[in-house]
Amino acid sequence: MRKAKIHSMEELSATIGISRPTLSRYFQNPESVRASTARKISDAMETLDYVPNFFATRLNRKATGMLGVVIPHATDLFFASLLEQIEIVAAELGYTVFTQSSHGSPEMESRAIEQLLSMNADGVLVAPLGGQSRLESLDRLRRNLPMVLVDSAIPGLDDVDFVGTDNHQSIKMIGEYLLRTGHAPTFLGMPRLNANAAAREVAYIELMEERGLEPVVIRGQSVGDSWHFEAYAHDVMEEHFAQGRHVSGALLCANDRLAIGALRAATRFGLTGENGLRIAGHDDHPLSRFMTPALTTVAQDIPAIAAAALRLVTDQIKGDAHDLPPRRETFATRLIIRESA
Amino acid sequence: MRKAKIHSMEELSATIGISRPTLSRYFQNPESVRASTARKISDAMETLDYVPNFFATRLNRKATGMLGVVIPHATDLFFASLLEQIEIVAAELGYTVFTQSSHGSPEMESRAIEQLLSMNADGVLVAPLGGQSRLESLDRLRRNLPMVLVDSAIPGLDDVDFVGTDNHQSIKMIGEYLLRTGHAPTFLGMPRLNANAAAREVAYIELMEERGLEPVVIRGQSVGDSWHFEAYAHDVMEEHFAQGRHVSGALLCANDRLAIGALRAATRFGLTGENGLRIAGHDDHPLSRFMTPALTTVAQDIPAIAAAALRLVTDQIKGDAHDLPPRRETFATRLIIRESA
DNA sequence: TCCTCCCTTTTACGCGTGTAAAGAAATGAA
DNA sequence: TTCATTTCTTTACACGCGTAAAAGGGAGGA
Repeated sequence: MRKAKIHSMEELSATIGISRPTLSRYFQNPESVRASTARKISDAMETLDYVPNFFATRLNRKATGMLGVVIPHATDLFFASLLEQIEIVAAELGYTVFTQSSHGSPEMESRAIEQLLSMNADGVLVAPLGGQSRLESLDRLRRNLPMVLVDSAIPGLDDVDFVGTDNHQSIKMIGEYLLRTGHAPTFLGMPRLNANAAAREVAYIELMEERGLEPVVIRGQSVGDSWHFEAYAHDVMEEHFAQGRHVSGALLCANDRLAIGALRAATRFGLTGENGLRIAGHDDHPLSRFMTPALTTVAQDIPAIAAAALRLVTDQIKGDAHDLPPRRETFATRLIIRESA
Repeated sequence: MRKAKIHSMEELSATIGISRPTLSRYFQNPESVRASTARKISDAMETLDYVPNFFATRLNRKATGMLGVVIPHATDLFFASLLEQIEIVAAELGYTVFTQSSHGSPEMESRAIEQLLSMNADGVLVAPLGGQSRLESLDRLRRNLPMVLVDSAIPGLDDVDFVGTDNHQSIKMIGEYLLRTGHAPTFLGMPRLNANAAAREVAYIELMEERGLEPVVIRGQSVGDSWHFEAYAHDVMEEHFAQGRHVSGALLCANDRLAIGALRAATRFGLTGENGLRIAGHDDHPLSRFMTPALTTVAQDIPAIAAAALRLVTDQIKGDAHDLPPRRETFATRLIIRESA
């Protein structure tokens, strides 16, 4: 049962009596050799323990078959879900994806970008940290590899393809829903401002002004560069609630993780009952439907975003034309009415 | 501002007038060349756009400096948190980590393992799917690379280092807490049986029998190989509650994601008030404290697990002795009493 | 000024595989 | 059996860099 270990294709060639170039072709595509030969090889492989060296195979190819993905945080289920979709589509296209998480740190993000550059990935999908991202790193990446920004655009880096959600549409949709059902929402923004944070806040303000209403934006102390959205929202809202502010009407949160934190605070203050404070989120976090009350929110079209992102990179890869005008694809969200608002 | 692009070290050598071997040494360790030379190189690099090719650098080295990590699901916050810790520690040790998610599928898990084998990673950390994992794949990996199983052991693959949580301790601790505070818990198990699922159930049964109590285990219809624990638990419990079963006393869930689903079902049936059904989980999921009621649970020591896993692989890597007896490190959990039980 | 020591350059080979070109062998049909 | 065609083998070079050995150069001390 213990198979003999073979370390190189050369060695394999010697032991099974088939020339190395033929083996090379076989491993790239078994059908590129005669059926009888392919059989002979695969039979021999049953007895032997050999895998072509990944590095060596990519070294002398025009394309490495690798796709880099950078996300800000692996522990945010939105990005984890996005990554999952990307990996699935990429696998179908035959790409090996190399994922790097920035862990919320600009240094790590830059390191990740260096990694992908040095690996000569065929293309890169970047969900950037946002405002804290180092522009030079991203710009360098853009100049050297096919690249697509996902989820959040970067002000100042405009000539890059972008795929994300139409924040204007989504905020307007849920905002109008809240208005329609009786309340002008207050807005709870994200602690750190990436492009989405800004865009959603702007969309909210525009909606309110359009209706001749006074926009009210809650912005708490940004505790360091914390990605602990739930805790942030909880603490911010707890302070407000304790002072009797924002205890009724509707609260529109920039994302579900904030909403979950806010919901918790509201519940503790007994604010979420019938005719109580209404809370809405954004993103349709996987756990939102399990909250009490279940969270009303808007769902981003993650599969569509992932598919589009891959379509755009592969276009760049095939076209090899870096001088195309930058494309921008945004997707509409779906309103999900549950109990919280 | 647009830097000239250099494609190889050879080319770099020609343009800045420093020999390639010296450059090679510089990039591996800038202090291995004379200070004046290092300065000369780094000055030149300011103007040029060059990164050593990752594949080429690893090709002719004894160690690749890569660590492979396989997790069952990137969208499970427990594994995402574990991965985060692993990446942080690995980065400190100078390893480049290559993460692959199995997406809950044995085929993907095997593919991931093939990838890591072909990349000749220095070592691999595997959080296996569990019962569905292909033993041949894992066994092949074990024979060829330093490897450590994390989180869940694999029956039939005993001669491998393992790092995880002491399920016996954790279940006993939270079970005794429930008993001490007045209720003999019913147990809600995971739908798919990996080693943890089995171990926790066994621990529960042992605890109950120890006390002379009748163990009651709820096991629902395993809907395919669903990793949607919350939905599974919700549906299973909803059916029970609708029939008036398990509506009081205490429910001990095999993990927090199940508990979240159960909690939701219980709340909808109005079971979670004062003197109502008590629900406890396992793992201290990041959102557990934000549930209503906040979830009582036990916290796994994720940083300790990550650190231990890396210690064990690096030991194997350094020692290069595959014939050490397998080591097994389990960590105790911490009881976290909140509102739900 | 000369010599020693240290760092650098030169030269060369190796890592494991891709790939091209030319000749040899095997296949299939007539 | 013969020929045309496909497929394989042989040979060679390439990818980008690690690394060893020998020779060259510069700085510092006497």
